[in-house]
Amino acid sequence: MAIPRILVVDDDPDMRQMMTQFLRQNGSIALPAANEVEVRNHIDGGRVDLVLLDVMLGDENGLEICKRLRREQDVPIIMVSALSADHQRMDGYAVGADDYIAKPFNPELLLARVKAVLSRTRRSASLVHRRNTNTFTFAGWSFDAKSGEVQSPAKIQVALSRRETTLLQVLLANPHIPLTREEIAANLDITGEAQPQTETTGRAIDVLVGRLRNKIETNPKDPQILKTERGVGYVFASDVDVTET
Amino acid sequence: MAIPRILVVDDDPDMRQMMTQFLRQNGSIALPAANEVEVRNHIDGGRVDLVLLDVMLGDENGLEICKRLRREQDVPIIMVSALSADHQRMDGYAVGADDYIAKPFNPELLLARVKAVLSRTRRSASLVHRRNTNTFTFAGWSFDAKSGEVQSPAKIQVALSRRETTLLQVLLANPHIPLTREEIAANLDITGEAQPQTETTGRAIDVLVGRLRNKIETNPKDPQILKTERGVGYVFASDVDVTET
DNA sequence: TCGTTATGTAACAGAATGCAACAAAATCGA
DNA sequence: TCGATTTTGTTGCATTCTGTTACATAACGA
Repeated sequence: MAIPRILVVDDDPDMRQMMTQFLRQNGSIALPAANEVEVRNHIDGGRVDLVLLDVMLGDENGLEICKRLRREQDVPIIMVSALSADHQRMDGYAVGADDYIAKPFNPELLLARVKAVLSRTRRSASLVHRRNTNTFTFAGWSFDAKSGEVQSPAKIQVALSRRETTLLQVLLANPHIPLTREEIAANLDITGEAQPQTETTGRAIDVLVGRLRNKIETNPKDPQILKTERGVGYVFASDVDVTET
Repeated sequence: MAIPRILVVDDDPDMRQMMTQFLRQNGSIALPAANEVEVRNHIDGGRVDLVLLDVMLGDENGLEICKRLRREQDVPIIMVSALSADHQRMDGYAVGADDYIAKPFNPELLLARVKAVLSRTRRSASLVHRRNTNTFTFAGWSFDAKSGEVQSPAKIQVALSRRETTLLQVLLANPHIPLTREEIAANLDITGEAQPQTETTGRAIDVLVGRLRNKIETNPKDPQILKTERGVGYVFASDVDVTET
């Protein structure tokens, strides 16, 4: 891959300076930005392979920016924060960040995370115009992210409800890795604003998973695509490929 | 992908212990090895997704081992060393290592590197030949590590529970050699949560072994595949072949 | 042979999960 | 707007999974 272009978003000039310099010394093109406007200018203006986004941006909220970016663009994001508390970390993942790193951090660690995220997303990153590619295919099924419709291997259209559609999107965004019910729940609420941490209330996720299974599993009683990871949660496509076209 | 199987090669027992434990807590199957012979036994005996190889191995030379492994196998290797000097790092890459990490290292960093290398090679593995096919065969039985299903010599499908599947994976990873209950238990807890060191409390392993025997032994009362080593533990396939296709 | 220890295993208990039925909420249509 | 329809969360129960315990056997040493 070409030299990665990394957008460094932090309102503290010193920190910005330090990070951009370090990244440049390690073979990246670092683009500094102090606020959301500068972020947009860079992203709209040219290729950006990764965003390092500070959670605290003065009056703006990094999490919000992250959420918006995620909704509109498909650029990898690593959240950076002085707060290492777990709930912050969870918040980061909830809004769609690819990774999370706490300040102060070891430069080596930062580099490792950056490399990891870049190598993970390189495939999709290389598909430059992936903005329009909203059809996912897995195990003979296809899912049109725009219309929210699913086509079975037998080419039969299946309609998903809104909730089911969202769940499928979340799963497609995280194939192969087990997701806890909490993670799923957090990611399900992509509509409204920051939701008050979906509690461990009921069994909504379980039931929702069951409903989705009834529509996208050939044999819902013996799930092959959306499997249960007992004591953990659910895994999507643990042993089938997911492609995006 | 299935749970990654990581071979930890270090001649210092403490370091080995520390690393294997840490990796297990983070969702891997960790296989300890102290020297080249043990490395070969593991690699020849079963699937290994990644090798963490110490550069200094007492009288042996990690770099040499790395070079040989590279020539013969196609397994990803991360070199580990107390020497962080650049020329060492370069040497590591020169002999074909996929990455290099200096001791003492931050556990987080280790994990990041491991994940990065795994995710990097996972893709190519799927592109290239399916070298990591996950079907094991022994004594007429076959086990699909992905679906976790077992087929009897009479071609009858047998479903294993999660725990049984994991046990079988652990056994398949260490055929022919006796495993103590503690070793089995340690490798069984790959849930990802930090488990309070499985005590010698109950007889969970015994019961689990019994259950697995009921499913994969023609005559569970007279085990031929999963034998008891009185006073020690259990041996898998002590006198049958295990092949991987 | 006898007593001790290790192992096999049935029975039990607690937890996790699947799911049908119900109820509340949202959406739709006229 | 109002009732009908669809969607979505909750609840209770059945099922499955898994560790513990208790007791029966088997193996071992003296």
